[in-house]
Amino acid sequence: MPEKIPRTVSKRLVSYYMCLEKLLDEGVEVISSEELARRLDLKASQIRKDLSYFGEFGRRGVGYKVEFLYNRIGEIIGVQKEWKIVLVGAGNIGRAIANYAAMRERGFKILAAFDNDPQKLGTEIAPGILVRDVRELEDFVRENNVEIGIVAVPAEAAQEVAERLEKGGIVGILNFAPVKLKTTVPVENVDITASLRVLTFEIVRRRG
Amino acid sequence: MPEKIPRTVSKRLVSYYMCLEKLLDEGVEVISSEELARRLDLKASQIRKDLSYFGEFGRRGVGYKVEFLYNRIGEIIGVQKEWKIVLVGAGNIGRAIANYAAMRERGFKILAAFDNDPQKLGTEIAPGILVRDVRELEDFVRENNVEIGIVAVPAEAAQEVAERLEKGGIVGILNFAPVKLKTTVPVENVDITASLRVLTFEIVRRRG
DNA sequence: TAGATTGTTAATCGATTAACAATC
DNA sequence: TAGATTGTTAATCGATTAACAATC
Repeated sequence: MPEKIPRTVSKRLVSYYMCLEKLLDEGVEVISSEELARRLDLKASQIRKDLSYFGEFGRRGVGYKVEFLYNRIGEIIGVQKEWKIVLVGAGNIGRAIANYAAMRERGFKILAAFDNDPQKLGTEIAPGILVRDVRELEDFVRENNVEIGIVAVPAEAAQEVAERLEKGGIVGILNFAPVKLKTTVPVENVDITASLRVLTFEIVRRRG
Repeated sequence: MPEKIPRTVSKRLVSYYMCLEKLLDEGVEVISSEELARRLDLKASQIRKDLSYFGEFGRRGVGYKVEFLYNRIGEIIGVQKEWKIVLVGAGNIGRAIANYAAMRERGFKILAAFDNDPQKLGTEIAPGILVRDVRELEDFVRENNVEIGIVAVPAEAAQEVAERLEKGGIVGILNFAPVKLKTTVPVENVDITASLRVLTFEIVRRRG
């Protein structure tokens, strides 16, 4: 794998993977970069360039075998294994994530949820997902070799949670709190309010 | 306002706005591009360049008055007014969004929720937010001058919902379904599974 | 073989950054 | 005035796209 892959390429690679998943589902067996580009609203040459970072996956004059490309990209982006996850924050967003079936189906397994609200401790936030005391977080992560932490706590608490996760040995964080976390591990941010603001900005701009 | 603003600039402008909100809260009155850059992990010259698309907001030798800049950026990105919203999909994600206080506090007002599950019709998904029949969606949007639709339905249903919203006269969509919507209005996507995949890709890459 | 489509190079385009004159 | 920091230009960097030889 090449040293540096532009973040834009990472994101597109994931979108290729998801599109191929759909194509596989539709029973499509072979696809050209042109057709894939049409589906994803990209340029065919961009797809071919992106893929060329990682190898040669197609056949000239023919295209790409959907299943083959799907599996290769899956290997590249690290899809093969089950990822062990803890969820921190058993509020509305936490509950929604815990009950999100699509995640489990794709190998993202939430082992436990954590919160500091005594009322919630011991309850099930989703089938099979118990709410534990956030004070146990670090130990739980370490003992269970948890890899990913999902941060769904209020902004004020997020940095501290991230630090506990890191101490426990987590290797990546998905962050729903509207703060920039300072960590050594990679963080992906999902910020609904920010997305809404980007949307409304686009709306007012189009209005002129 | 300039014709074309790169999407990267839009997103940063929103992040400036949110950072200034925090600074205002902290009681900071004046800030330099250097200090702002430090907080947002950017280059100071990038912030100054971004702002220069829209005007001159600072004072040489001094910096930016936080409140003034906050208000100016607010005007630019369209923060002043209340945005009328409908939520389509009263499942886990829909419920989480409906109960997300931070949205209401920032002028994003959800007028109603829509679903096709007869069991849910007439119930309150959140205080004051009633679940209506999705068949009423188009009329409701038109009659109430709803501006934004939040799509929180399964992937298969998302495109049809988007079309109904457009017919009703919506001007922007926030989409949680993992599909690329074909619309004439702007769409912002929030895709949790995709974010997780980008994260795990980054993790496997760092592992070497 | 003729037609199609890849993989890759080189050209283009756009975004970031450094540098500095303007000026508070 | 001296020091600080903006606004803006020009240089750099990186990403996208077109073009085409390779080849199925």
